[in-house]
Amino acid sequence: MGDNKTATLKSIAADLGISVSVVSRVLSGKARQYRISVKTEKRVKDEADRLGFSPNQIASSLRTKKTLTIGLIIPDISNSFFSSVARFVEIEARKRGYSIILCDSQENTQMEIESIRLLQTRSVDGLIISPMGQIGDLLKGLFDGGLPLVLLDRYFPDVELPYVTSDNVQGALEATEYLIEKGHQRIACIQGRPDSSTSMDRVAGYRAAMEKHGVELDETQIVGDDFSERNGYVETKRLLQHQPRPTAIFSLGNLPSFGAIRAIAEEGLSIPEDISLLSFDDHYYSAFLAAPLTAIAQPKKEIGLFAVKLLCNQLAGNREVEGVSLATQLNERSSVRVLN
Amino acid sequence: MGDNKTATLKSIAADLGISVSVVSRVLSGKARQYRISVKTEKRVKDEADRLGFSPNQIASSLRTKKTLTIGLIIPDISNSFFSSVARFVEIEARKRGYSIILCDSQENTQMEIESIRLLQTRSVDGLIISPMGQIGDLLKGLFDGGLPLVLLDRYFPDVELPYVTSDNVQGALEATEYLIEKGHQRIACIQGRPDSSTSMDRVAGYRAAMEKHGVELDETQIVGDDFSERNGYVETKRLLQHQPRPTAIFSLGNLPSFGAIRAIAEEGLSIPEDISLLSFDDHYYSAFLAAPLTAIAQPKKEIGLFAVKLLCNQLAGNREVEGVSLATQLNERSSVRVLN
DNA sequence: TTGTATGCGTTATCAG
DNA sequence: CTGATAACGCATACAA
Repeated sequence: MGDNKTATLKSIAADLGISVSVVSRVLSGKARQYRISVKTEKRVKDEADRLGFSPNQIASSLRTKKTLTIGLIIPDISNSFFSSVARFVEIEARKRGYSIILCDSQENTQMEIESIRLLQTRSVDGLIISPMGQIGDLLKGLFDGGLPLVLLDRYFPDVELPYVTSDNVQGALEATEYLIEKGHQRIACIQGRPDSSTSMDRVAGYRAAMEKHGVELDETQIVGDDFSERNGYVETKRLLQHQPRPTAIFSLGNLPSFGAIRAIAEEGLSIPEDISLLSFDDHYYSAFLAAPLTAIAQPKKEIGLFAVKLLCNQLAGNREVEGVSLATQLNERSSVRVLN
Repeated sequence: MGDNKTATLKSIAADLGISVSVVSRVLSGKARQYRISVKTEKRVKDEADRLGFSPNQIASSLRTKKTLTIGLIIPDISNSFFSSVARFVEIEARKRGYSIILCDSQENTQMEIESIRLLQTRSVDGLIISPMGQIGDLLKGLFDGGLPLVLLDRYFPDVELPYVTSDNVQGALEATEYLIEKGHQRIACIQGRPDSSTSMDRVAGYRAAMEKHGVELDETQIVGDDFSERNGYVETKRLLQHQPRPTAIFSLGNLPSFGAIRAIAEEGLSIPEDISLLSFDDHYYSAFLAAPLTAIAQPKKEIGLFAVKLLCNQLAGNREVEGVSLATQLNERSSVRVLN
């Protein structure tokens, strides 16, 4: 109902016996600017309404070279951290007139690169990407070539590109200090991909806290290589087999934390009686777990909003490279035991 | 590096001193069809590679009226059910050559309608939508107007439109039967939006099981009106205040289940000792909760894949309306107590 | 205040 | 086997 053959500027112009340019001007809100007569303006608008006219964004894009579209590349959209961030990215982007083309890179560098190509083919105006692989140079090339871009969650220490992340160093430092204050000394750390800034910075925070408080750091207690549940499980199993056991585990991602919980349960141990656990990245449901999980919460909403904001700055012509780290928050629950 | 001015068919044609048509044919894989000489074909391809040519999808879309784009409208992408489904939608769509434009309708009918308009403006080839509001007629109009469409998770009983959901009736029936088998008779049911097929069908399954087993159904035990955590919380509180209490609660969504857990804990009661809980919609972390949650798992992956499949059927010209309900699975854990 | 003409990059028709 | 040429729907420089 409404559009039989889909109205176009041309068809409206024909109906009204006027030129396309006038119709175009009115319907793209430039009536004032071109001093179109109020009467014509009204005629055009009425006719457009009557036909349920909706401008063809494709045609407009071809002409203006702007698609009002942002590419969003995420390693795993079903991961609650990313889906929350993505939500706010979408909401904020739409508020600013942009649509999101979503690509799930499936934690796979190849897919990631293909996604970038795909989005280029689709002429996105800008790109927000949470990179998995070592594609800093590729991205830098695109950025320098004029593609507005912002990294999400991860960045490349040796490549200057706009990014927005949690303050991973500070967050991990606070987490570790918290454990130390509770009397823990043998604190194991299950890291994620060692080549990701996310993991590196969190480990750095962990190290900094240990050093700051003069706690001896046993390098064999920094384990793992991946943000998966499996990694958390395997490494926790291993940690539990060596005596003396750590009294606390600091797990650097929500998935590894689950792996740790599973492993600890399987060994017949309890949190926090037998071993304490603290997780980087908090969840809605952390509070409901068998051992309500003390965790570092990331500012997902702010991360999403900021990513869009930084991108829009670039879209507006501002080419200065800006990186942002947003403050985390320690949510204390009861997975950490107070020693002595 | 690579593309200075971005190569086009025209520029390649000029470089090679041949016509755009030939270049177009070669680069869109129609060399054979048009019997282009192998030599020219090679020249064109080499030049395209050299310039890092990538076809302008926008221009192509304008000409062909196909954008190779699917609109995906979701009430809340940060909800784990939807983010999982969305993931598989994206993966499957991409496999078939389509990109996803994501809209989060924020559980808001107005936003939902705006999203539809927006996606039309963007000329998506088809639409996958999990509708919140009563927009069956609107969607039916679009569908009849030729827009390929599939409903996700919810459908409209009185409007014939393709859809894919879990088998909510059967799933709820099994869940309720499970509770009955465990000796429960006073089983409360916390529903979602009463105007959603999702909630209605689950309630229908609940009723069917009660009737089938001759268990008296107290209508005051069917409560709630929303899939939110808050609703689960409020209604559980209320349920717990009236004596005799239900011995079990069947919560029809993952968020209400959390609300129920919170309310039960607040009342100083335990699951399943004091009251049993069974949730429709399962989670990765259900197993780790204080009371590992017995739940009906939905086939998220299959739902996503099927939605894309149904849409692509339509895209391929098949206009028959097909609805699909996919089997759920009861994951038994330990939130349901065996009575006597 | 309005109209004309051109082009964005492709595809497709029609003619060699 | 190849090449003109028109058209998709819109935006805009230039005229009037």
